[in-house]
Amino acid sequence: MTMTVVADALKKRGFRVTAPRIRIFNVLQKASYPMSVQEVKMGTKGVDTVTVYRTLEAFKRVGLVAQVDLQLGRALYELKEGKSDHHHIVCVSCKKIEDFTGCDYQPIAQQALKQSKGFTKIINHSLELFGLCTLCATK
Amino acid sequence: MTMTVVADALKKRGFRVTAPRIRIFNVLQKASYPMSVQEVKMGTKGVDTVTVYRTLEAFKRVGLVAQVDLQLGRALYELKEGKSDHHHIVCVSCKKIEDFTGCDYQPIAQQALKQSKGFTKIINHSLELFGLCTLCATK
DNA sequence: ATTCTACTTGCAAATAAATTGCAAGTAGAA
DNA sequence: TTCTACTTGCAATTTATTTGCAAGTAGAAT
Repeated sequence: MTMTVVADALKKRGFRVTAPRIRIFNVLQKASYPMSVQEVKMGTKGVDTVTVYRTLEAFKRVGLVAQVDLQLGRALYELKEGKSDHHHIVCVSCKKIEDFTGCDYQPIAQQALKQSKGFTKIINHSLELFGLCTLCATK
Repeated sequence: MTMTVVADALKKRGFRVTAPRIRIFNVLQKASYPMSVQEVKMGTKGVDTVTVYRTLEAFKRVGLVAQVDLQLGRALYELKEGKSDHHHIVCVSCKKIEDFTGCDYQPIAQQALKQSKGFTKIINHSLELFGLCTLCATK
């Protein structure tokens, strides 16, 4: 994902392109795993925590970022790469996180909409697996 | 799900069957949607908030309850009915929640395990859809 | 039924997460 | 360069969740 894409995505939705937002974007870009607000703040140093919250929320609305809930007591965030959407497996014991791909969610969404009385549009989805990593399983 | 199932599930794991736990179970049993800790507390009145937290955690460990994250800033909990597992569609605007069934997650889990280097066992999964309800979509 | 011990509970207090108000700063259109 | 609406940082709140501990109790053992 290029810087221009970010700037355009923001502007298109009426958001401004600012230094803190660019810095936060860069931190997310480097991450190999979804980050917490605190982690993002650490990575940017100088940007206030509140700004991180607000920026991640803005990125989320704009569709640049996905919120990930892994039952860790806090929300995590990661860039939505244009490519195939991936999801996570989390070890319920040591909290190790791994990615996996291959969620064909379109048919599920279609089926859900067909069943639904009150919804007509799906914007996004979350899918997470919880398990025991090989290490923790042997204990 | 019967009371006996609850008692057995708890005992089997070394948990005791107590009045607060039974009351909390009953509240969850009546609910038609996943409940927050506060809502459960409201429904039981007399049971301390901390006890609700600890009990829900225990139920979760025992496999009686599922934690549901709908990006609402707090965790929700609902009984895992023995029957087909269901998931939720949430309106990102008004937070309306609806259920849907038909998540065939086994093949996904299998595929994830096949890809994985560090995991060999999946315990459970979460799948939530986020969209706009018909009402909010027209605004 | 009584005893005993480990598991539970409630209360208070501490952490941590997320939100809100507001004055000062600034992106970007004019 | 100007001007205005969007942003930011700071302080203060609110809300969620966790921890410590003494008193209470389920359930196994007697």
